Amino acid sequence: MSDPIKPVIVSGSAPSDRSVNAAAAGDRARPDDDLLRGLNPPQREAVTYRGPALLIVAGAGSGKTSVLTRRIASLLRSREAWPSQILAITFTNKAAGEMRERVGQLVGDVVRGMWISTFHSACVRILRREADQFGFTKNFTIYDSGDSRALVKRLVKEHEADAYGMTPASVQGRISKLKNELADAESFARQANMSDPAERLFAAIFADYQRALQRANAFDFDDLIAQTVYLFRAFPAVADTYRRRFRHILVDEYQDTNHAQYALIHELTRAPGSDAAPTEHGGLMIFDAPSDEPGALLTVVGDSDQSIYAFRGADIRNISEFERDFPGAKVVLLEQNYRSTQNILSAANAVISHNFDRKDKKLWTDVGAGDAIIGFTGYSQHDEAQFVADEIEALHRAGAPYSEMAVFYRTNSQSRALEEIFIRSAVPYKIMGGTKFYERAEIKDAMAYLIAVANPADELSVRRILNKPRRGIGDVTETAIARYAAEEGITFRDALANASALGVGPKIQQAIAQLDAVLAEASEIMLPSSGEIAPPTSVAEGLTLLLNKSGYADALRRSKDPQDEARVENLDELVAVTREFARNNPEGTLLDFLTEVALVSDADDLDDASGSVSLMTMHTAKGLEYDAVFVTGVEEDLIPHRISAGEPGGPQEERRLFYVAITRARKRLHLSLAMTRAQFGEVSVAMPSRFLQEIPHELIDWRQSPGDVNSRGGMQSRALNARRPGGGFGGGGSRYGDDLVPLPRRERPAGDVTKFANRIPAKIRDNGDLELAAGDRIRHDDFGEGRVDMVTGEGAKRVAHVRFDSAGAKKLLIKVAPITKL
DNA sequence: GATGTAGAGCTTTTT
DNA sequence: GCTCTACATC
Repeated sequence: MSDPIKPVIVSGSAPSDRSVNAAAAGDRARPDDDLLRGLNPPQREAVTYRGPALLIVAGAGSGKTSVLTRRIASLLRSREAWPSQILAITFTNKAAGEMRERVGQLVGDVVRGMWISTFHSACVRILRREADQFGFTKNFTIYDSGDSRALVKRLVKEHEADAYGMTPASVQGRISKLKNELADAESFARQANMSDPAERLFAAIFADYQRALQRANAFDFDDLIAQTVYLFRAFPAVADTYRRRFRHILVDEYQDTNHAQYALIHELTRAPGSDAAPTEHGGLMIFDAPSDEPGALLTVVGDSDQSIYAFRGADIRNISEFERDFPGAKVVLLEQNYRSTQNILSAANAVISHNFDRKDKKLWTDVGAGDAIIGFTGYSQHDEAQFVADEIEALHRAGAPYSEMAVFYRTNSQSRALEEIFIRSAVPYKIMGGTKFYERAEIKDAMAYLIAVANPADELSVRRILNKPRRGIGDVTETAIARYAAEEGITFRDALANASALGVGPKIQQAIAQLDAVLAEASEIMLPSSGEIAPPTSVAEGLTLLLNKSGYADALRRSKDPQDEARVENLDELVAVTREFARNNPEGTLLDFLTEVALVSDADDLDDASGSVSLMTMHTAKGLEYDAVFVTGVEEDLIPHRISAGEPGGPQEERRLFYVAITRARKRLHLSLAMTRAQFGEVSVAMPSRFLQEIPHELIDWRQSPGDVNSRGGMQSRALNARRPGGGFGGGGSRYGDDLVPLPRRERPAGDVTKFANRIPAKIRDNGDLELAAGDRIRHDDFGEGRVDMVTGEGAKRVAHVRFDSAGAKKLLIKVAPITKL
């Protein structure tokens, strides 16, 4: 990993000014007692300390959100700050929403005046306001990673860069890294080794990419931050307005900030007017921007043990060198954990202590040891999933709500096996951030229609909808339009208005004219040319009009492809989202809607009230907590992930990731793995993760240890060919079965295990309207015969509660379970 | 220009 | 095992 350039800390921050102000502020600070109630001494200090810079080192579960929200409330109550002077930055929209709500509970309605948002949302707000200053307009589009990948892909192809082994993904990743370090195409070209043709090619692609964004009036995710920094540096007067405005800046998850974000914070905390000082005129000060105003007061919260985003440019040094960056900064350490039991914390401490090069920090609690950590080794990923499902059901029967349980995995692909078993076992679940709603093709199409209206310069979006639905506009016509636009010096979008000049057939001319008319009509609804303000419902109206009059909706409805039915439903859902948006944002414009969609990930809108078990990656889990946590796939090559092995600091980051995962658990922690795992269509043997060995064994109660599964000499390969039907495999079948009998505390009967490995059909079956009633006997492919105790639920969600003769009680979704009535 | 089929490549994590 | 792409065919 390349070393990001460490920024020069601006001396203009006038530390003396700051401390004067801090002392004054300290005298005034007398927060109400209720804000400090229930806090331990370090937490109190973190709320009440006043000074230019404060670092709160907050271990997992140490109540940092509580501290942060009370600190904000205390600033307001003591009249040290107006709401509008506060900028609080979090990493995810969900965290921002949560903080807004909790601050609101403390201070009431004035919370509306504060900026509590993610880095990206804050930057969008600034950029929309200032866009005209530097060659953009305020209706710019935000490209998500899919959009920018599409663009990169086209450029890689145009430049034939694949000949040098460049893939769209690698180019995209490299551009993103450079932007996170505030390098642009020019600065890259200056320092690159241009005698290397591959480097020259990359520089050209980078430059083209940036030009394409500019032409499309668009920013990618990384630009949102980097361009804001450039804006501040290029226009000190603009920067000063924000420096004057924000007097208190608070940053959560500081360990995950990258260089660009770090620079942004530094720009914002400089004293207003300080840019003017070091001009070539030396001492000539600009007096309408006096620098006696100090820079904003900075509070950062973080935990270097939870830094898990180095792979995308997060620089751990931002937090580890905070004291050097801000001389005189105060550091407060929060080590008491209010979330987990001591057993869980001991395991977490043991694991993380294997990372050298960290400040020693030990979480502790006074709630007691709690339950042992439960370990389980499955024969296959499905076996493991079945354990998780069974355990969840057992906990649920014992009174634990589903919403208080979560299952974590390292890679998204691991969710499939869990899902399959959960569906069959009728465990209600919800996947966080899996296949995202807004990444579905039909949703992207619909969004492209909206973007084509909002930002006609965005060629990518216009091209996307050109032939969706099919209008007979292919490559040839598309190129003709592009050529015409270039000749006339107009945009691709405007070229559509002149279909007859393109030299294409009459039928196609008509199709183009029709598309142009629909876009124009929708534009009139959502962005009236008369200048009046469109009502918030106009987005829903405009979207409906676009989908109907373009023929898009009709094409799907007419289609015979069964998937298209679901697509129509998804589009209805999108229209519902626009209505919901109108309700929540009475002043919301089309632009506001597009911004929200671009920046809000699916993980953000999770509501825990839904009564489902949450499934997510370990990364998504950060910042969340659950009573019961299942960490699955605790295997070598998965956690730590194989790819991380080659990267400097990789294995350590993986350890922190594992640490984050286990510290999410309040009461119960389950660690599970599988001996074999199918990936790529191939089954391979998995090894227990090294992190398991780092946990003292007395903390883990193994229901089935790796040794139990592995010690029957050479048996693992048997599990691989477990597909054989009922013992017809020489002596192996019965021997295998015999061996299984003495397994401790396993409900599953002998022989059953052999059937489990990878026997799950890829397609979900459909039993149609199979009628079951209490008393019926059924046969299940895996669990054998059993009797139905009762049936609950309705329609497709009817659930049979079955008592199996040998496998015990199970709940099965009747529609999809592999069962037959006897 | 649309549609169907074979083959390659893929899987780290996300605002 | 699945999805996207390229290519062939209509």
